[in-house]
Amino acid sequence: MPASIKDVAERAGVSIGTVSNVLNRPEKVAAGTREQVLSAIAELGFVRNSSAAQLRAGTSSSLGLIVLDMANPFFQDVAKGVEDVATELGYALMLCNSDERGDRENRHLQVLEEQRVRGVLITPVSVGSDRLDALRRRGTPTVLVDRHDPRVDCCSVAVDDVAGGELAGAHLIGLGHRRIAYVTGPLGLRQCADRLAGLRRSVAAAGHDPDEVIEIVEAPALKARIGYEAARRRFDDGPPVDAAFCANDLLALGVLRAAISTGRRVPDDIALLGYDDIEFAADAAVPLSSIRQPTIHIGRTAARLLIEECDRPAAHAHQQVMFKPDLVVREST
Amino acid sequence: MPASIKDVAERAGVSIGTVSNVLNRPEKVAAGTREQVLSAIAELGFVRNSSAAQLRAGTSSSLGLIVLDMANPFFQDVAKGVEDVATELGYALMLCNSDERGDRENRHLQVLEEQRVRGVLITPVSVGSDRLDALRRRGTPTVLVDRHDPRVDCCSVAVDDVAGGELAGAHLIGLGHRRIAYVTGPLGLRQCADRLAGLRRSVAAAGHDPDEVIEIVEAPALKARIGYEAARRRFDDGPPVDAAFCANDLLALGVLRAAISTGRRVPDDIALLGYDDIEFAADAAVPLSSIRQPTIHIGRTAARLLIEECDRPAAHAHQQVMFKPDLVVREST
DNA sequence: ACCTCCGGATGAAACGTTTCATCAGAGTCG
DNA sequence: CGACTCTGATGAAACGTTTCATCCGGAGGT
Repeated sequence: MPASIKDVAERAGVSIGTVSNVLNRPEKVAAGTREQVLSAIAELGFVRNSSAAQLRAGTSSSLGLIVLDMANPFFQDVAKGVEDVATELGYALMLCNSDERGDRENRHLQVLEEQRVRGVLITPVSVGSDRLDALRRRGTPTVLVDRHDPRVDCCSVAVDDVAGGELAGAHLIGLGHRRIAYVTGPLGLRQCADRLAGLRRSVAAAGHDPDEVIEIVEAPALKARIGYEAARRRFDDGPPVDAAFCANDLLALGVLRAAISTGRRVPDDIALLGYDDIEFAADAAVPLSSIRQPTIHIGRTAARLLIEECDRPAAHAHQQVMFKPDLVVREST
Repeated sequence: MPASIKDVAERAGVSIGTVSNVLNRPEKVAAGTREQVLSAIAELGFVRNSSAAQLRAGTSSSLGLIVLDMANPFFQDVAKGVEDVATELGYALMLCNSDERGDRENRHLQVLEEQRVRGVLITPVSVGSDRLDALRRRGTPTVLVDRHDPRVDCCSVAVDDVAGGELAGAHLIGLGHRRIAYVTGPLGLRQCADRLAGLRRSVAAAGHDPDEVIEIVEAPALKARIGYEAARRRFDDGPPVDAAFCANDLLALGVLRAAISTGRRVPDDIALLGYDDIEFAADAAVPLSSIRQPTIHIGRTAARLLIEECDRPAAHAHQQVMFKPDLVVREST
């Protein structure tokens, strides 16, 4: 139904090859002819059918990005970074959300593969997915985001969570805190465990016994509500702590709410340190100190690595990039 | 390079037509043959090339969704609703983010059109975009999300902002507040203006003079930081107000921060009412009362309307659906 | 024994591009 | 004036599917 290149050719009185040239290498065609073709295109409202183009070309110029959770500010920023670089370098981006569910991840990989995307950026629900391996084996470049593949056969871009924990510990110890609660999600999550490891390391490095100083408060999820509830419970019984380091900002905001609603002053009665530096951290009731991850930068780097591998696979060597986080000090510490 | 349907056919010792049948109408092919073909597919790691399929079919089975801002929880929920319905009904979804920029919107529309998507859901940067009209004229069904087209020639799904303002006004007046600040973004935005109109209407309906009761505090954007700054300025000079109705939750959270940091108690010294009921509203330092929009429902409805129009264009009549928001009372009022 | 019917497999056409070898015509040069 | 070159246009092949008319062989009916 829609106008095809052939219609345009007829209308302009040229061959379809010429129309194709106008579309793809305008400089190769004489100015007069070009004008005619362009106006025919405009009159017919012609839009190139990219299915046909891709079919012929054998590959598309789009990338797929599969994230765990679009509601998570971390991934929003990563996506923004990827998008920037992709459009800048002439690639389209297909954004997919797996919602941490393996079945949805697989379905997305399936359609991306059917579309013959040029490459895939993904934070896999679990490292070592069959479908993902198969994709890579079939020759589609892949970059892991915020994850590492122990078998170094693809690029990955992540942030050093141990270093983040160290940063946090050094900051709190430096401020004189000696009773620190580590409010975390499930320690089964690598991020949570790594941040704890970093915290312990820096406490030890300062000459204190981590087991004395650190108290672990493990909550079932990384959400504000959960942080609030855990903190309320902890405030009710148990000896006081003078600082809390939270595995992410949402937990920290929950703890902040608990502190305010029980009449504690932040940071005088209890210092509060978050992780991620989400946009809202700066605008919390008490602006939150936090560990910032270079999120947009992660996205940009991942996209650049992927496109490099797509454009010149021969010259490409896989890299495992690891960024260092920063400490952002605000009023809560 | 990747295996094609022809390779599968050879391997299984059948014709390509049969392979296609196995893929698309498995019940039409004898069990034995089907098994052979399936195992050939598995052995070769064959993945159908959807470009070729689409080219032949003339149309794809995917929908496009273009939102203004993926960081906005409103659109995240809408997207979730759309995604649910789309996958449920066998459509793939291409998620695009215009970031409120017309050029990006146009580029996204361009690629969606080149991909021959079956239909488009969009919150346009501005109603009446040329490219969008052209798309519709060329026969691609379109549904407006959170917008209305005065020239009723497509479906739209929106929420009644005037009703939301009324709800807010009735609530605050009912609680006895007579000095209400309306903290808003630019009144040029329809949403902000509508909510004000509703507020005025309900104040008037309660027998009070809107100009007496309502004080407009217009801020340049709908962000927490901006809300904080506007509230601090307003607190410093000017007569006290006993309630603030904010055009969205982010502004309200900013006002909350200003209240807390100046020692005001919420809701005793000042009641606070937000709009949108974002997830974080319930977990703010003082859990925020808010006007809730049925966001997932909006997405689901919009997707259903679009797919209905795609599947049976003849039987389809355009509808302008308008949802009513709800009041959610928490501790801030 | 013949005809019909039917489940099931086949082969070719068509979808809209891109690419590439070829061709026509206009200069250029010896 | 004929042999070349250069610019720009042409036509056909190819990409991987889906679809549809056709074909084959065996079962059922007469």
